[in-house]
Amino acid sequence: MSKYDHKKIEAKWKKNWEKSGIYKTGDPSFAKDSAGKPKYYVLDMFPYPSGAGLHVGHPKGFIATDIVARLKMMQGYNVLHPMGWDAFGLPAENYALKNKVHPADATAENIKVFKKQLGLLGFTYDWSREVNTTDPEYYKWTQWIFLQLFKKGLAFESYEPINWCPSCKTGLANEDLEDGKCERCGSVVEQKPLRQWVLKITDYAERLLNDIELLKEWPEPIKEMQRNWIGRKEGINIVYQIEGSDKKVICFTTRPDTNFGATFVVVGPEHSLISSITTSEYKEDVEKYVSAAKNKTELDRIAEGREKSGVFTGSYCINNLTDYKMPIWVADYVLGNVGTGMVVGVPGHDKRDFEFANKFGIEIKRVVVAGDGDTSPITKIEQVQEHEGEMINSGFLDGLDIHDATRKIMDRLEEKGWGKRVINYKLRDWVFSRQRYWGEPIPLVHCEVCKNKKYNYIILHGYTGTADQNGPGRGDSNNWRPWVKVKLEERGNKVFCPNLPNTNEPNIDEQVQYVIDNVNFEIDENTVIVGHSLGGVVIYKLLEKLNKKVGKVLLVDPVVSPEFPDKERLNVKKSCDWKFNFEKIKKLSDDFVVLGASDFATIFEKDLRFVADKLEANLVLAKPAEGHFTAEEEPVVLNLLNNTGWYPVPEKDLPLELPKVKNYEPTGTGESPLAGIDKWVNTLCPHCGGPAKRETNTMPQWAGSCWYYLRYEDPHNSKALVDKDKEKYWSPVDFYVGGAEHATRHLIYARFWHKFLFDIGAVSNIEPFTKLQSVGLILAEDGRKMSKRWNNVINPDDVVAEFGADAMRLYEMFMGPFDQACAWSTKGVIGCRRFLEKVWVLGEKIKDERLKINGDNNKNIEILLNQTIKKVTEDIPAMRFNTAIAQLMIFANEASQSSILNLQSFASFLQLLAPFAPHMTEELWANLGNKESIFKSAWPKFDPTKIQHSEITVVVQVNGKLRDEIIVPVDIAEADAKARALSTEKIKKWLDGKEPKKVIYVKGKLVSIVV
RNA sequence: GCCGACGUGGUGGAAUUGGUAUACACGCAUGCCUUAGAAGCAUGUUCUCAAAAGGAUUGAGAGUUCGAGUCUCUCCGUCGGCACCA
Repeated sequence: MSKYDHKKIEAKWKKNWEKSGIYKTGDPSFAKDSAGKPKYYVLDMFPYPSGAGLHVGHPKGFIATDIVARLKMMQGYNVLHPMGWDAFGLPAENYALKNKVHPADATAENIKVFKKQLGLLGFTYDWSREVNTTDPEYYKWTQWIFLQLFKKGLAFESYEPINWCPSCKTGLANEDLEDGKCERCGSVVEQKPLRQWVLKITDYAERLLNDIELLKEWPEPIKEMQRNWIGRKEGINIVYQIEGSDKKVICFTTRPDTNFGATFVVVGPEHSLISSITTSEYKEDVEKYVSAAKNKTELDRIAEGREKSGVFTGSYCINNLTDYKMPIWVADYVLGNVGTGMVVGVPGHDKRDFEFANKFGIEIKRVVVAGDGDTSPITKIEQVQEHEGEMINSGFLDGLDIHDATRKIMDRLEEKGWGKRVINYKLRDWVFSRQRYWGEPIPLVHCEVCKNKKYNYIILHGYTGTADQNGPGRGDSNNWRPWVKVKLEERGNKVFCPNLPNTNEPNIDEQVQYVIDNVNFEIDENTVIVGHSLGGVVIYKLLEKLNKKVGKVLLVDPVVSPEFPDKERLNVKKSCDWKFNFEKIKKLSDDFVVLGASDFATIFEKDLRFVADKLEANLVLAKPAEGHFTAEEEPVVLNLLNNTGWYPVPEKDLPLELPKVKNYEPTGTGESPLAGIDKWVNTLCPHCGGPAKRETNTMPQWAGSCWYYLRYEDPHNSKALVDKDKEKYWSPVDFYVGGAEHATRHLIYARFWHKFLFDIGAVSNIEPFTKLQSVGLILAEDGRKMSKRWNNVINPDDVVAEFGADAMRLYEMFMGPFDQACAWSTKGVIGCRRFLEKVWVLGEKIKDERLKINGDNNKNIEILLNQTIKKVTEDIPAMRFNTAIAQLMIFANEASQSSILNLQSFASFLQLLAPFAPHMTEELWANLGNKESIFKSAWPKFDPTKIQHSEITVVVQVNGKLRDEIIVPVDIAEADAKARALSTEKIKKWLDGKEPKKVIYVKGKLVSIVV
């Protein structure tokens, strides 16, 4: 009898699998054996190849996906199970700096180590599909996606103060913080004004939130974390006029119901309004307070706790509901980036406001009475009622429940023009630049000449409607046009912004002629034409008629056909013949942009797509400040006209490679180290061809991981980030396994990019990951996190060497519930090793006479096998590996003690164990005489008629306590079961001659007797 | 403060829709084997009472039920997330 030699067996089968290529994934288009098979895409969160190598915690998720992949293979699926490297970013760069190696070399070395370590565990990865985020052929497409975002106005330059880590010397996103500290190095972050690129993830906030509903197979806690992170709040912006001034204070609140109790207003110290409302008497105090607040770090604020501070500005504003004169204060408990940066103080019903008012002697009013009926004045913080009650002292709200009151007062405030309902999010836009070396270069070029070039603008309005159709005083000529005109003129541009004739009953030809007759400059390639709504039609006709090339055309929610989703517009229908020569128009500018309202409330989506398609325009969908872009200020419109001087690197020049340089130390100046490489920075403007400079910031670590799962589907495509047919076949990812710590970063970012890619037609689903599973941490044997610092790290290489990869795989799955944290136990590994040896011995006994008998199984074994097939088949996809393994152990224990074991039963058992312990089962499978891999065999099926014994034990309870057991046939009738239960000696004793009041029979389980 | 998850032997943990609590594994104990140790095998192992019979037991307490680890309420504790978020 030979011994179980894991080293020999594992080496043999690794080599064998590699040679036969059984884990190569077939693509549907060219792989013969994958045709007709259903696909299954199972994915791990790809690792960050750090310098420390893998510890035993890392592979836990990988083992799980490998087990699922092997099960699915055996169940006849075409399985995609890839692996790759997320290798850009701070950790690699900091490691490189510390060890004085180039990050590119360090990364390559780390990947080599990781790959070797993973190789030991016998995974089914198809390494021909390996991706690496630092490979130019990969990040070419990361850059490409960035450029698409840029072209849609979703990537913009900002100078807002952001989180700055003084030790890592880079700006950080909100998601990169932990308790106000840099998540990487633990330094306290500062707020630093910095030029940076920002992605407008907030444009997707609503969809990211709503579509969580679609994620039926995601863990509830992860979804809840995402909901909280997005933080949607419905409320109202209430406008208060400042006394003796034309300035206003606008306060966001979710609790307007308490507004009769508002007695003051607080402005955050960052707010630009402060200087203009502070009276001379208080100027000095306010300035002192503001500058002190600006110098406070996050840590200072935490240290101060809830102790309130603040200064009075000298100004008052009027609460329209009560005519109360509310003093306006400045205080740092109001945050500049939340809501409107100003808060209306209701000290009776908000604890923070109470503390503030109490400290500074501001009046405290009670407007809500809670269940206790107490209507006395509020003098203590414990009396502050925040979340329930009924209105008092609140005029027309009196007697209402707070929720009804909220609705009623919102209606009233809007009706009176004193407020406007708004939705606010906690989610901030994604700060996307890092002032560091080791990241994807942002593929943009800045041209001062182009930036400073002046243009002549024509801004055309649409149909203003009649009083009965659009309401009095509301019309498209009354929108953002004057605001945009002023902004453009401030920059030295000429602007022609006419009120077109007959706007109620427009005639397009007449309006076109009006423009031609009245424009006070030459229309040429230096002209930018903007048209809103029906103004779009004026542009089509104007260009057709002029037949001259212009610089740029921006169509803002343009009319394309006389049909509208909301209502009929007869006068619009009559305004022209609706025949446009788009072929001709297309040639009259190289730069068409269609800006559409993403709710498609006024212009059909199909119309927008049609015109964008015809004109080869860049279609930008955005949420207007007011429906159909009719607000006085529409920043999106201005952004699209704003000439920032930034131009995308032409797609043919991608990838824009990161130059390999000797010196890549962060500068700490707010510039990236790339800024010092003149040869790289100086380039030509893609727009005018003159000298220009490259963007030198790089992308954050999370960029490459936003879309890597798509690249696995088609890893070597040089024409697109993924081939459409392959994407359609493989996407979405069926099963995604990774750590819960990614809930509010990678998983939000990836969902954001995926939705964007869907919008531009690059992918076919709106969500990337169908089913998500989080992995629980493996702690060290001492119960702490594994860390060099504690010297408690366990290296998988050692475990594999001593006990074998199969034992390690088995143990990690047996430790406990998969998503739960659990401490490592070497004793536990030994237990799993013993189990494998037991199976090995069974395999060896095959040579023994009794096992060669191909006759009937022992009946118990037969039933146990069927139960085991059922349990393992159900438990693996549900990630209940621990109970699946327990069941396999039960079977092995029973089989070891049985005198008869059918050969076929043992083979089935090996198949069930194979996903967990692939090497050993493959060896034993071959020993049985099989020529093909066990993973090419079909997964066993159980016989439902054979999972139950013919006789079962039914327990008998008297008054809920277990008193006896009876053995009965499985199909015993209820009356018989009851009769048998009542007639046993023990039960008779417990009944003591009394008549049972009630007898309950639960089929196959128990008889419960009530006395 | 708010939101979420969880609390079962000496340990990791099992337990369909409420239906035999403690499966499986570790550890421990005793025995076999061995010069000895290790490994292996066998038996036992929730607690309590010397044993049997019995009783108690799923963080604590109450409730619903013939029956609660599982459902409801209150409290305590642990972990995770968010946080002067208006």
